[in-house]
Parts: sequence; structure tokens; C-alpha cells
Amino acid sequence: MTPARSRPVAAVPEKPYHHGDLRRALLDAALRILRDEGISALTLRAVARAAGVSATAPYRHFPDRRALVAGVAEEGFDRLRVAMETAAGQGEGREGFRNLAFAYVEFAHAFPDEYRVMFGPEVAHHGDHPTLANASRSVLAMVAGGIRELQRAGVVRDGDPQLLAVTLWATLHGVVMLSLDGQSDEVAPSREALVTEATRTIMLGLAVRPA
Amino acid sequence: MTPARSRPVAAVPEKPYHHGDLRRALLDAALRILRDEGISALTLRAVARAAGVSATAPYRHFPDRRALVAGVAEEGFDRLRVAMETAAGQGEGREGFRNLAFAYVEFAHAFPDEYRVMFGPEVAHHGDHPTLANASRSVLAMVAGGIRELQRAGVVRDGDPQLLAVTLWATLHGVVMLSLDGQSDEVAPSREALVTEATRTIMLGLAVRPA
DNA sequence: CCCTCTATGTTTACACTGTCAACACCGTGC
DNA sequence: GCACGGTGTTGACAGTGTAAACATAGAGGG
Repeated sequence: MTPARSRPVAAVPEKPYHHGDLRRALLDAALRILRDEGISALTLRAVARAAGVSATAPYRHFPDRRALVAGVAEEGFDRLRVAMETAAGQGEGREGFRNLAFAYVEFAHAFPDEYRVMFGPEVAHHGDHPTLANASRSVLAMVAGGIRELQRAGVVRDGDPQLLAVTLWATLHGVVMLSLDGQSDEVAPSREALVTEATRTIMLGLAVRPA
Repeated sequence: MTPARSRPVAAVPEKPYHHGDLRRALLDAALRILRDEGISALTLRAVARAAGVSATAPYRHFPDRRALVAGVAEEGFDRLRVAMETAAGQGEGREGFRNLAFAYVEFAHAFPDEYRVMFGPEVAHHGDHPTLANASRSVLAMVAGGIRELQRAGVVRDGDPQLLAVTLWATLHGVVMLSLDGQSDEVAPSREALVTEATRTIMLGLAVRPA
């Protein structure tokens, strides 16, 4: 054991009053709880407990609970964007596009509760959380960038890249939601089949028309 | 005390002990609260209060709070389906299709909180609420039926109607979510434009290819 | 070196929530 | 006419988000 408890000789961090970087610790704890125990366990007090801190300590870093989950959502969008960028980088043109789509769906299925929080009612009004709005807009911007490239390459038809990006995102998001809720289980032979078909359809819709 | 109480002459409904149809009243109250005061006000006790009944009375009709909101969601899907059917009936072929899509989006924007509850985390696992699952499956079945017709009419390309229906639904749902969250406000000139573009894209993707 | 200032945590308290257990009422079927 | 079971009530409890007052400690100026 550790009998030397009463004599913190040098640097045994024996629960210092000030945490150091509590904000970070809270976000980490929240993410772990969310992934491990689900949405209903993601409570302010539980997060504080997990960070080893009093129930009201989080208020020094977040005005209220929703700001905390907005923070989690924000970092979720960042992770999502990185995953998509990575996937899109592995493949040219149409190929990279498909990879991006699958990466999106895989992220959502790997961390369903996290994904749900990112789009949940608690952070519904993005106007209340500017940095959240930024993070999600970055995802959109990345997709729009990819579409612009494909337009130049003559793969994607004309049209406002932003609007086309939203459309693509929308389809992916919808597929994910329906499949997470199990609404598609009896309908689609498999999740793969659903994503494949949806991806085909959306790409046909975005493709240049074979005139 | 109230001596006249023992002689309810004709039909003065002086707060009878038994409500009559409390389940219905609870669902109605819940919907009203949801639409008027938003999701965060939709609490079991608030619903009970609105129905003029004790806090625990709902438990005679719903095993827990989530069952209540599942009930609200279920009726939401019914209303949504009716709205879509009505809209689809006003127009032939492609026309009816577009009407259906717009009816969907309009429903969501008319009752955003109700819509969010229908897809929210509280009723995420449809397996727990069989009648909810039924209601949402009915929506899908209706869309699939429409697609089948359009396939016969040579308007929509080949493919499993169910999968194509899910894809269409997914796109609409995604568009709605992104636009409800305000994530598209700076991106799309207007909600109209977004829906129009998304609808065009999805219909191009579903259309028979002009070979 | 000390001393105040301020950012960060803590304690205490409150109203409110979902839910359980025990009890009250009353229409229905024997 | 009467027991019974379905429906509603009361009371209680643990857990939640949050506000107010207080405590601590590290930083910077005298």
C-alpha cells in the first residue's frame, strides 16, 4: 500500500484543491460515461463524481448542464470530421467519396449515444452554442470542399456545393438514425445493404447526367 | 363538508374519482405541453397536473415516463402518415411525390418538438415499444407503396422499394434535422431552397436513367 | 516576504423529478 | 348485495440541476 500518505514528500498529487485542468477532465469523463453507460447516465453530478470533484464544481467551467453536453457534442463533430477526412483521403474521386460515406456511418454505429447527443434536443439550438455551430459547420465545409473537387473533375453535376453537401449529409444522417433506432432492421437485409443502396441513390442524384 | 355532493342531480361532473378515459387525456395533455412549452416541459408530473390528476395516476396507464412519450411519438407518426397521404393524393406521379416530400418537411417544422420526440433518444429502442415500431413502419410502408407505383409507371428506377423508401425518408429526415438545428441557416438561402435541392437530388437518384 | 485579489472548488440548501408502497374509491359480475 | 379488481390518491424517497455563501490556493504588487 501507500503508507507514506501523511508525508507527501515531493510530488505525490494527493488530491490538490485545484484540479489543474478540470474542464478537460469533465469533458473526458462525460465522453466515457456517455460511451460506456449511455445517455441516461450522462448527468452533471455523475460527470463531477467521475472527475473526482464536487457536484457544483462544473459550474466554474460550464454555465449549465447543456453547455457541458454541447461541449461533448462539439468534440464529437471534430472527431467525426477527422474520421471522414482520413477515410476520404484513401481513395480517389468516387472511391474516396464512398469511403467518406461509410466512415460517417461507421462512426455513428461505433458510438451511437455520442452520435445521438450530437444531434439531440439538448443542443438543438446551435445559436446558443457558437463553438458547437462552428464544429458542425466545419464538417459541412469539408464535405462541400470534396463535392467542389468532384465537380471540377466532372464527376458531380452542377449546383451549389453547400446545398449538395447538406443533401448528402442529410441522407447519411437519416440512414444512420433510422438504422440506429432499429426502424430498418426488418426492412433492410442488413445495415450494409441499406448504406450501399442509399449511397448509390445519392450518388446517382449527384452525378452528372449521362446525356 | 359538501353535503350536496351525494346528490349529483343530473350531470354536473364534479370531479369524479374515476376519470373516464385518462389515458387519452394524458396523451392529449402531453401533446399540448410538448407543442406549447417545448420538450423540457414535457414531464410526467406536468402531464398529470394538466390532466387534473395526481402525480402517480399515469402509472395505471403507462409503466413509466418513457412509455408515455412513446405513446406521443406513436400518435405523431400516425399524424405524419395521414399528412403525407393527403398531400400525395393531390397530384399525379412525380407531382404527388414532391407534395409528399414537402408535407413531411412542413409537419416537422410546424411541430418541431413533437417531431424531435418522435426520433429522440428516449424512444430510441423501438423494440421496447412495439406499437411505436408499428406506427413508424406504417409510414415506411406507405412511402414504399408510392415508390412501387412510380416504378410501375416507369418513373422510378428498379430496386427494392423498401430500401428506396428508406433512402427517401432518410434524406427528408436529415434535411429536417439539419434545418431544425439551424445548421443550414447560413448555408442555404432558405429552407425552401434546401428542400427543393434535396428533393431534386433524391428524385434524380431514384429516377430511371435516361439511357 | 507578506498580503490581498481572483480563479477555482466546496458546502449547504431548495425545488423538482421519476418512481415505489400503501391506501381509498367505486363500477362490475357473481 | 357484496366482494373484487381496476383506477386514482397520499406520502415518501433518492436523485437531479442549480443558486448562494464560503474556503482555498496560487499569482502579482507593496
